[in-house]
Amino acid sequence: MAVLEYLWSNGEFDTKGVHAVLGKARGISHNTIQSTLERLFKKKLLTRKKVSYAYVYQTAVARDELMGQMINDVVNTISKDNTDGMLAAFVDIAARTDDAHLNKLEQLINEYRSNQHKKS
Amino acid sequence: MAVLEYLWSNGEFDTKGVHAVLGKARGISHNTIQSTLERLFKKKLLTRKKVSYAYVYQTAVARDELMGQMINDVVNTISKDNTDGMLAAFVDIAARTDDAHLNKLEQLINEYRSNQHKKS
DNA sequence: ATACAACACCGATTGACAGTCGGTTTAACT
DNA sequence: AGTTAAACCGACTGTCAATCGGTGTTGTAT
Repeated sequence: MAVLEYLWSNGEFDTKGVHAVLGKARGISHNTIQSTLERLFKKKLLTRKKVSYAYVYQTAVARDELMGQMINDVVNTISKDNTDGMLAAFVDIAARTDDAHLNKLEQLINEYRSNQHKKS
Repeated sequence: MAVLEYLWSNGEFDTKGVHAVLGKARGISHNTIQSTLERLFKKKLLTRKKVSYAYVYQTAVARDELMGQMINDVVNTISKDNTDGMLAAFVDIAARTDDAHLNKLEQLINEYRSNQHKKS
């Protein structure tokens, strides 16, 4: 998460660049950062390109996109084929933090519809 | 998940009762079911009471509640205080399976508001 | 009172996976 | 050709779910 966070906020970096900030901050070896980057790459969460002979990494999914995937996973493991419950839970969760969120949610629904309209 | 699913759908049961259905179905020992129940209990996902000298287990959180917790965890680990992204993900997920879900979602929002109104 | 059956409880093992690192190979620059 | 920076591979630890066996405990029937 720290690595992703960093790349989301600061754009693309190579191992050395990430290590210089995150690694040193927590006293971690260069290799550790490197294998973390590689594993995130294997998971398709990062993209990379060779620049000279070092890889430069970049996020492959936006923060919100990843959040969407993860929420989707949760929904699938816990209430697959119970979409009504899922929707109800969404409303609950939205309302729990702040009732104004319901308005926001409604607004997003409408925005989504408009975009669909434009697309077709 | 199978255990939780079963208890959510069928109410309270003791180890034997759960094993009779889930355990036998997948050829699993009584002990396996028992330690699963116990672990879920330790995680506060189940409640239990002694009936005669066996425990009878019961879900401690509703399905939707658990989903809420888990989604909340996701949101917190990935971008605490970015509820907007969360709401957007909700809309995406709802719409992904079936566009009619957006209507349903809107309807649920309104129902929720009515209930709030009655409560106060 | 004792033996048996049903149960809880306590490890133990396996398989994943994240975090961490060291060692080895590869490739560039001087 | 040698030095250095990087990738790559394998390994270890800690955690956690899934699974099981063994042992102790407690009603109950004899």
